[in-house]
Amino acid sequence: MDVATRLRDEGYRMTPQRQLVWDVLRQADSHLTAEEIHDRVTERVADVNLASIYRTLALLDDLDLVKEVRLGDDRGRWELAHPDDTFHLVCRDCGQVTHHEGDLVEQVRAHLLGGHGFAAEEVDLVVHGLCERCR
Amino acid sequence: MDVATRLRDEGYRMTPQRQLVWDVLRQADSHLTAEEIHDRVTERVADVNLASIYRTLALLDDLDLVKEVRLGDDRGRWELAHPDDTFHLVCRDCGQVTHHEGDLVEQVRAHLLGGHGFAAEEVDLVVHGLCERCR
DNA sequence: GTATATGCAAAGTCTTTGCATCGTT
DNA sequence: AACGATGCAAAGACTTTGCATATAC
Repeated sequence: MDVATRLRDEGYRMTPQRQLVWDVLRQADSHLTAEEIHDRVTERVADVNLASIYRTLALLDDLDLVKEVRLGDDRGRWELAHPDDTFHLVCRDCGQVTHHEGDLVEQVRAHLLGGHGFAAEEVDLVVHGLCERCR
Repeated sequence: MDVATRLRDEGYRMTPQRQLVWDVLRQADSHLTAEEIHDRVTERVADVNLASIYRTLALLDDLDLVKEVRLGDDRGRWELAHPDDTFHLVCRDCGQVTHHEGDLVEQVRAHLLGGHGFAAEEVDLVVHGLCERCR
């Protein structure tokens, strides 16, 4: 189901602004701040208000279509929602942010539940270091 | 070595304000925001300026005596620096924040290096969920 | 046509900074 | 006495909100 349909199903409207934010995020090579999204949207069409970008992101977040991540620079960054979305490797050299693939999150959950009785719900792992290429 | 000595060794001065911030953090039961530290300091003596709290925290951070953590509520929280300081379990029921004990961070490092060639430097793991008592 | 979304500007929250004064060394 | 630290108020960065206007349905 596409976003337009999803929005309408939930009682919201599809607008050019929302479509643009969504398109930018889908084509993004990295995790973008609201302002970066704003810049990219504005490159394509006449200015869209920053407040509308924030409102759109909040809405898409509510619908679990996008997710905000904090990678340590204290600004919100946004990406499409997906299963591994809370697990980020940030290279301090090239700046690239990769999503972790694999079962590490499951390992962490099992470890915490078994060893500490802690029932993990949201696991947010951000690792800064050097990626394979930059080492 | 105590903080006063450490400060002076690095060319800084010990002041009542700095001592108070340090004392509050040592006695803290949880991870405090700058404002919470300010409140606790102010309970003990006449008002200390919030800006001085921030400046003191920045200084102690530089000296690796305290550390800022982001636990998801988007405000900086502060704790004494210690080996496991980047690994936090936050209970969504009682709000308690516990530090993880054990070798999980090492496991994560090994996993990332072995499977992905990623050399982890700083590992920040924040897990929200239910602690043993609240389950 | 009606209710929702946008633009604009103002306000809000947390944090930092400039500058005169105060206090530690 | 000298230089670093504090208090105060103002500014900064990022994000949210109120309200009139525009627009999707």
